[in-house]
Amino acid sequence: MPTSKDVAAAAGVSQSTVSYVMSGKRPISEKTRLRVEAAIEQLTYQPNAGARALASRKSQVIGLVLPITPEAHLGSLMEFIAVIAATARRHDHDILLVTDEEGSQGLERVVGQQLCDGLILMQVEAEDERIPVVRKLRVPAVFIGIPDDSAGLNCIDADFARAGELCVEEMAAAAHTSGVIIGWRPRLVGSRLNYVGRFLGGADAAAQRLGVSLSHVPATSDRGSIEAAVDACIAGMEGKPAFVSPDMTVLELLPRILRERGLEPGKDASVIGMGPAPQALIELQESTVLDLQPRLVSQRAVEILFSLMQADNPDPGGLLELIPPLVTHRHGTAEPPVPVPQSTR
Amino acid sequence: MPTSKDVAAAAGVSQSTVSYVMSGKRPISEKTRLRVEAAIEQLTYQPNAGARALASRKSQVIGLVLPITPEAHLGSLMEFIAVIAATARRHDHDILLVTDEEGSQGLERVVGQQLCDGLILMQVEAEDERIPVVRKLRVPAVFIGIPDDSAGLNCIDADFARAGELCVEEMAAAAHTSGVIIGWRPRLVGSRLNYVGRFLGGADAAAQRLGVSLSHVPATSDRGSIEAAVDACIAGMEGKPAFVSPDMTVLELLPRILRERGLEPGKDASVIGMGPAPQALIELQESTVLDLQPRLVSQRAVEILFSLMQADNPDPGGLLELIPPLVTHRHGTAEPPVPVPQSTR
DNA sequence: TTGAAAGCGTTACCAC
DNA sequence: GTGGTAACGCTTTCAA
Repeated sequence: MPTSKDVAAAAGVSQSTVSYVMSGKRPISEKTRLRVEAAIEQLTYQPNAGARALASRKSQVIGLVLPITPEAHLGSLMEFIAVIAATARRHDHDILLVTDEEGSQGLERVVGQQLCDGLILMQVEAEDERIPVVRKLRVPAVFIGIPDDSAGLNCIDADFARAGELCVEEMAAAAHTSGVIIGWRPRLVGSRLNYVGRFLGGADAAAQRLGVSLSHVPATSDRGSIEAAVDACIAGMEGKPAFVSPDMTVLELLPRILRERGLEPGKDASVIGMGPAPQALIELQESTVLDLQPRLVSQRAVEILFSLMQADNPDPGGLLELIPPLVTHRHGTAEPPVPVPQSTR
Repeated sequence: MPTSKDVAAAAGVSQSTVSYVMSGKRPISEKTRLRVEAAIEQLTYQPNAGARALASRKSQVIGLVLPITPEAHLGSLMEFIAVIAATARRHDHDILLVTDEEGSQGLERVVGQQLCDGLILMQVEAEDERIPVVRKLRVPAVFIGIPDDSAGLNCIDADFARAGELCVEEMAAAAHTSGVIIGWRPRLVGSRLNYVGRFLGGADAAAQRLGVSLSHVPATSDRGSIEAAVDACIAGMEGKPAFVSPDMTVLELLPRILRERGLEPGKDASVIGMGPAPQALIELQESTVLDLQPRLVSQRAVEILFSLMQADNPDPGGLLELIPPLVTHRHGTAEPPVPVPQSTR
């Protein structure tokens, strides 16, 4: 493997000149720049990442912290990861995977070893054990998800309150006067993931405003529990039932569960919900679906992280950004997308 | 951040002793070892990854190369990634994500910059453009998927031929005398992913052996195309139809498509197939499903890579390993798992 | 506009 | 058993 020394020799310049040609951190005469670039090309030189990190104290790597919990919707996770990786590359950074297999020790490790310059944490919970760790580490970090105590942290997420509202609005627009919100998983009920609460809040407010009645029926992620919840709803409702869910897993199962009970979704019952995986939308044609815009959320997460990393400011105040969902697919109609991000605080 | 120099000072030893205590590469007296370990603990010392990589010429990182093609089943991909990351950590290595956004240039980059010591490539195609690149780079690499020309490469995959056989055997056991294999996507038809061909080969052989008739109907990943294929099958078949597919996307859609046509899967029609995402199995209760054992495949991939990296042998012959699938879920019965990996060549 | 040289924090060889 | 020290390949200050 050629080194910058080799390049310097080949171009007849000093090693520092090679470095400056690559970084552009100081003016170089056209003439020598061309010579150096030619040598680089010729030798197919690539700087050694370790040496560069050592000297510059920057690894050009960002750590992506994933919770591999059984209740995660893997397809959605992957969606985020892909966008994050692509965006990072566009900023000339790479992604190091940090699974929470090692728990928050993994965080201390990757930061302690200076393997990465910043962190993105996914699926952040209401009271996330990773939060005190990150606070202590004083490393640039962005949280995807809104913890209960987000003071001083940089958080971004889909706006679930707005999503709840939108779902109920869709419900009302489809002439339902009552509906049921169904489905989140057992470990989430204890407000572990507070997006559920945010969703309910928005939905309830809209229900009150629009004069529709709304009930909540919890379910776990296994099929039996969802079936039981559906049966309870059907029994207790009058008219065409409407099912609303903020949970991708529930949404994926709902249509077939309804069909098994002789209800044709979209005709005998409405299914309204939202999920972060656009790919899954093709499977939910009978439903009205909001796009949680995972691409936007993850892209912004990366961009916020970069602004933090550049500022190099130890404590930049904290930021809370909510991305409004989009009605992407409305059962039985052509879909009119209406983008517009927004941020607060 | 404390350095090994600080540790040395605190423990009253030389820096090299600290290094040797950490690596265990030379005998250290009990006494000094304890002192050094105490100092490490005390200062919460962690070695700097960049410096370590520079000096040892090993980054302790493995590059995971993902194809983010639209036709990938993201949930399955994620499944693999999680296992690979966990296994790598168990060997004291980290995972760097290499999306093929940059194409095979990304490979040249991560290897050239010496960001990683080895590569795992996922979703390897029959004629994969990454193969000549990896060959040239002469870096330890494991392919998940079997390319047409696998000579000298280290490949591992699920045994799709066996899977095809098993599916047909399941079909015959359910008293079908004819069935149809349905669904792979347009870009895959051109033998891009040859697992389809392997699956068909196995299925055909079994069909011949068991005296059942079998036809192939291609479909794309969009719902309309699968529906058309199903309709064609229903029209042309006599008796209870059996649908077999090696494609997770198709399997997920099949049950509801059948129901829309008044066929209750498992009763009026059989759905038999296999997919790499165990999570999805809960959604496929009406089907007979083989587990492609993504956990086993990815675990072995990592282990093979480590043996290559240790050998440090530039050209270790090549290896082809096929993991037999497992009948995990048989419609309407309790499932008797029958494990046993195997390898060839 | 360019070069020389001092680090950056490890590892590993050579002495003792 | 242990310590000194020369790499490792880059960045960046200081001089010119």
